[in-house]
Amino acid sequence: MSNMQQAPSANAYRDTWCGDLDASRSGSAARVSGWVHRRRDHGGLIFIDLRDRSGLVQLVFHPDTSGPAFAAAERLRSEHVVSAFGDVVDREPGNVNPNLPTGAIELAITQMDVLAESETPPFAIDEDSPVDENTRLKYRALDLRREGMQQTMALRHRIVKTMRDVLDRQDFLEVETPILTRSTPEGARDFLVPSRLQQGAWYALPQSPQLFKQLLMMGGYERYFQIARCFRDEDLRGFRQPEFTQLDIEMSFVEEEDVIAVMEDVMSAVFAAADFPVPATPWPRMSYADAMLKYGNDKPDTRFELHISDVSDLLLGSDFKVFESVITGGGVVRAFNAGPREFSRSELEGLNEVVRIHGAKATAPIVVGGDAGWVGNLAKFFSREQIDGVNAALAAQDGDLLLFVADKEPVAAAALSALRLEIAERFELIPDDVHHPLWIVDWPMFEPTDSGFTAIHHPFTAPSGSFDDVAALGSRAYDLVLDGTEIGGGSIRIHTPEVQQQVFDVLGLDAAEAEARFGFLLDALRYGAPPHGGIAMGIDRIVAILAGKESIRDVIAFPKTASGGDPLTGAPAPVDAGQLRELGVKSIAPPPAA
RNA sequence: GGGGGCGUAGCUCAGUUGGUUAGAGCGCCGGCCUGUCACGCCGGAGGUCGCGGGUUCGAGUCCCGUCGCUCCCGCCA
Repeated sequence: MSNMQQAPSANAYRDTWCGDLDASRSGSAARVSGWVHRRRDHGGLIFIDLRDRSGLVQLVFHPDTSGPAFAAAERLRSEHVVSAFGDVVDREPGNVNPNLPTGAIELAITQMDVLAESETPPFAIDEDSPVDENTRLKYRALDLRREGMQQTMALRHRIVKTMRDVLDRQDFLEVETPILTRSTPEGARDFLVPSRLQQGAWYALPQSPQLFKQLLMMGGYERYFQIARCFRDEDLRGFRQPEFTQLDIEMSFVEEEDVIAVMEDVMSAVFAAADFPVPATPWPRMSYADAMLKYGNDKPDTRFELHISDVSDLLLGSDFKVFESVITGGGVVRAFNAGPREFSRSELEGLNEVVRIHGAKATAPIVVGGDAGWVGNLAKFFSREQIDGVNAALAAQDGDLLLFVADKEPVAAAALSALRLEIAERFELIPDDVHHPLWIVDWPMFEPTDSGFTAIHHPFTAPSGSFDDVAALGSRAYDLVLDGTEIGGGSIRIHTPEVQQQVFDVLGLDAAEAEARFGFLLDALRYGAPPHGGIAMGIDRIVAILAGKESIRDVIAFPKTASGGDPLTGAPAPVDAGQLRELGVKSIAPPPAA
């Protein structure tokens, strides 16, 4: 009945959880401890809702039977901590509270100890009133008392425990890897820690245990996992914190299918642990190219349709100069069918704002229908064949709104991706009671940059295909997407030094440089590395999605704000000059104002 | 680094075109109350309108700056 699986062992403070009391206990005595949730003082009769992690129970204080506890109860206030003893009694039928799990009984108190008093809390410990997040973080100990937070943290515990249990049953070993490690300045910015014993040298906090888990494979551990804290010194978002937790996995003598199968086992158990229906396995897969074309991004939300189509070829040779110049200039025209939507002029202008954020100039809205096939003044620029062709490609019916973006391919994709989400949110097309896992596969290995190439996943991902055409090289990577959020990513890794050096070469890392930076990995590769691969899952994101939270701050007990600060402790904060001296570190920035 | 939103009582918010003494609900404090369960009734206290500067006879309101929170772009191998 309560949140607890078993009764507490009786001691001086309690012999039962508040939430465990019910009619089966009536006639017996009970001792409970907890916080004063609410006080209802009727003068001659006082009710206290007492709260512990299991729930609430009503204490009743009667002037004739409660003794000195009655006077003490008059002085109780919200969040005082008490231990109370009394008789479990059935409530009169008219006094039963059907909204409270313990509402059939109450505890008639005969003795009470006030263990601690509370100042008036800055906000109510209930779910009824929203409270500014900064205030919640500043008084996190109070915020964590709220039922919703306790449920979320309990869900997080169940999810992590489920992950451990499933992997344990499949012979995975949990191994810890260093938090103080070496900076490998590719990818995200590192958090750095100065060394006192070797002044001028620095540790870095790990962005992930990537290289260590590969070394564990080379160490013969076969199947490794870790609930790993990772650190990235980049700007924050609702789903990004500077420190976050991954389920990190690596396996030897495996291919893509093996890792994916293990992860579907783990995540299926996670869905079940969170009381959601388990999506039937195997889970759908989509190529990176398909995702970018049909959804405009690499993490499609497939809970709703609105597929994007490339209509460049269909519209080539029209009199509409905007489209024509984009197509002949190497760009694309893409569109999706938003369905029968009515938009005012200002609402359509709002859609332009959405695409401008992503660098597109505008979206061209076209309504299907009329003699020409399209309503409005754009129709005259296109042939009947072009209009019919596009209508067919987009499965357009009379009255449907088609949204077009013409631009360079990455811009058009990003703009339409944002438009698609905007339409879905505005017209509430996203079902919130289903979860859609989706594997993204067939990734490219490299991405061209101004000065060469960069690895799309990381430089230890195994390539697929030939190095003869580096730009076209694929990688053996896979991402897991849930409801439009990337929740995990992994790959089969490089397990020979030759291939590893080939990749380093493409990235512009010559042998000497590679040796200096990743010598420890190359060494291990030279002494017999098994084919291996793995995956890392974002636990904060998984919990947030399954808990229905907009931000991972709501599923982390002590998170940071968007500027990387912690309103609770005041971190980050200046340190003593003496501490800096010991470290051989000189600050060039003035300390922040207090 | 860039763009948007927000900042008024402990909490959540209102505050008109710049105009008298800045309001509400909840909470808090005091009083009354023996069946409430978001108890009720009566009374009361509580404000650096984030901070600094400016415009003005007059600023919560307009302008500039700044700080904090937040969403987004960039960034996040």
